[in-house]
Amino acid sequence: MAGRKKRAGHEGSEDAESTSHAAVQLTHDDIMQASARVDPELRRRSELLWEDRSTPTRGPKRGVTPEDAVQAAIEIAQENGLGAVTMQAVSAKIGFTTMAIYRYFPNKEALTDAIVDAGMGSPPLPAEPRAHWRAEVTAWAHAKRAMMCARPWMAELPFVAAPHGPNWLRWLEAITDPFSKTGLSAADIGQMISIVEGYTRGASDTAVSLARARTRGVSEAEWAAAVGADLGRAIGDSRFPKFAALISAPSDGKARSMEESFAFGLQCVLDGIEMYIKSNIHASVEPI
Amino acid sequence: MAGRKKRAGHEGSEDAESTSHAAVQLTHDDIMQASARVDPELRRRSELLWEDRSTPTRGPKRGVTPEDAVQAAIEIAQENGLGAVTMQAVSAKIGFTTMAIYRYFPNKEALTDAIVDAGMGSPPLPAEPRAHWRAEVTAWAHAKRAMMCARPWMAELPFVAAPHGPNWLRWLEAITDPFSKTGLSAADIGQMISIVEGYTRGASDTAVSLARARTRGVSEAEWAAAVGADLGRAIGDSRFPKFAALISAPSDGKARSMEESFAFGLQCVLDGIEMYIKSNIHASVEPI
DNA sequence: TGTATCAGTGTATTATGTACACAGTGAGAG
DNA sequence: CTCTCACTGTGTACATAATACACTGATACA
Repeated sequence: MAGRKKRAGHEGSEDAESTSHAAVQLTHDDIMQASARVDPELRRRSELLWEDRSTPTRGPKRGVTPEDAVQAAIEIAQENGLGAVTMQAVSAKIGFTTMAIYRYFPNKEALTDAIVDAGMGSPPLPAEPRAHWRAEVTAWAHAKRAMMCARPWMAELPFVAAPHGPNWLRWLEAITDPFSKTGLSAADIGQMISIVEGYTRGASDTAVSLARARTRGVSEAEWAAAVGADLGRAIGDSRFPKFAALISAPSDGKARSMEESFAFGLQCVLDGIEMYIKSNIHASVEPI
Repeated sequence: MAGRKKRAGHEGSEDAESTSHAAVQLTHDDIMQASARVDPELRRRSELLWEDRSTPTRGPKRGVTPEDAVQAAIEIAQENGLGAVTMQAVSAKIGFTTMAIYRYFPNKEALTDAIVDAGMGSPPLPAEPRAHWRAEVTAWAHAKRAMMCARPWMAELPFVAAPHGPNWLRWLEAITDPFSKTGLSAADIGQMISIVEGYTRGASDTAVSLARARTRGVSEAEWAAAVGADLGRAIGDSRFPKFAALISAPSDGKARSMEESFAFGLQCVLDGIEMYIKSNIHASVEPI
């Protein structure tokens, strides 16, 4: 925004260009101002995430870059889970004493936000030439699932914990793109995105549980049988007859792998979306 | 563990009836044994959650019940968020000094597991006479969303954090029931449940963000405009053209409320599921 | 009636986030 | 060319929170 030369500075003194709008088409500033009213804390975290992290000219050179610190934190999370990511551990990993990390991130929350966005990486580039929206969305969902599975510590964070950083927006851009070819309205596209995201996140978390179990040496079949360990309590309990039957049912010959399950569920979800798109095709809502 | 007479008792000394099985149909013990191999820690937490919490006969009477403690913790979470639920705060709320809470729960994790299950409550009873599966699943999803929205602190926990307690199983039973009328295989039903759950959870979390903002005095329209505060950064950034267009698009006259959005998205999801059910109807998979 | 068992208390320890002041560094101002 | 001050990493200190442990007192049952 206005005077962001280096290190941020987002409020005040930039109303000039935004107040001239008729307020139907929202501008960046409209939204940023609304968001400050909505949740100032989230906004501050967002700012930190988008700040220019380039080193100032004065003073001693930094021993490492902020990206190094983020990388160190991610490695710790990768090896020992999110719980092992302490300020001391990260500082130690980059070769400093505890407090040094605060020269890179003002608090732990900022560091966590940063590793989430960095860990997410960029979505894979869509194939050229562009495929049907459905193929692209399918590819996106599989890519996101793969990303989440490769970073199991992400599942340890609450769903809505982090603000959206550049990488997260890249992922959003990547799924908005195919949907914007469908002729749906903006509101509808937003809805479809949240459906696909929700499904993908849920399925990824399940897969992460499996992966966690895997590292302790059980087969996928065993895990599938245990259905998340504690669900088995339903069996023999008269309060849960249907669910007990569900998890104790003999698997038919065509049992699916986790990957196949994901693909299958995604098909269902996209079938529903496609059905809406087709029914909507003559609805004359202006596409974005 | 073996001789746990009151306080639960799910493992040893009951192999007699289970080992006689041909191991195709899974028994409770099969699954509990598998689950111990899969994730001993989760199993221990699950045990704590299912333990009989009745007071032992010897010694002084307890000042409060474990349920009182759980209730106190839930009230704290309700008022000040999950972060305010500390062992000291809960102990103080029930009128004890810090350490007393450990007479009720061995550690904080156990307390958290307990408030999650207790906070979930029982799902509403299905209407009699039983409706079409789709109507029941729709009712279930709305009920679950309402429950999550009424307990915003639940969204502060990771998706897969807690083991499944009695109430959670009640919810699962309640959604398994309608699906088991569809003629789908057990594996398919499990898939459909996770689709509906994932969608509901995701949508609920979004709604919770809104509710949180609401308490700070912004209108739904404002929040909708801000789309989660930081997303607005996409606008004006050439890397995110489609997404920027999406969130800055003028809302057509028929803007949906959050509630309507949820219902609409659910329709899409259920359309996809229904399509599969119909295509599957002659597939001769034995229903459970 | 004695005693093992259990409830709540008080104190101490540990882990972790973070405030603050200090010493050294080096680019730019004079 | 040197002085200055923004900035870096360090060391110390403190607050919060989980939780171990030992103690006092209560009470059902042998």
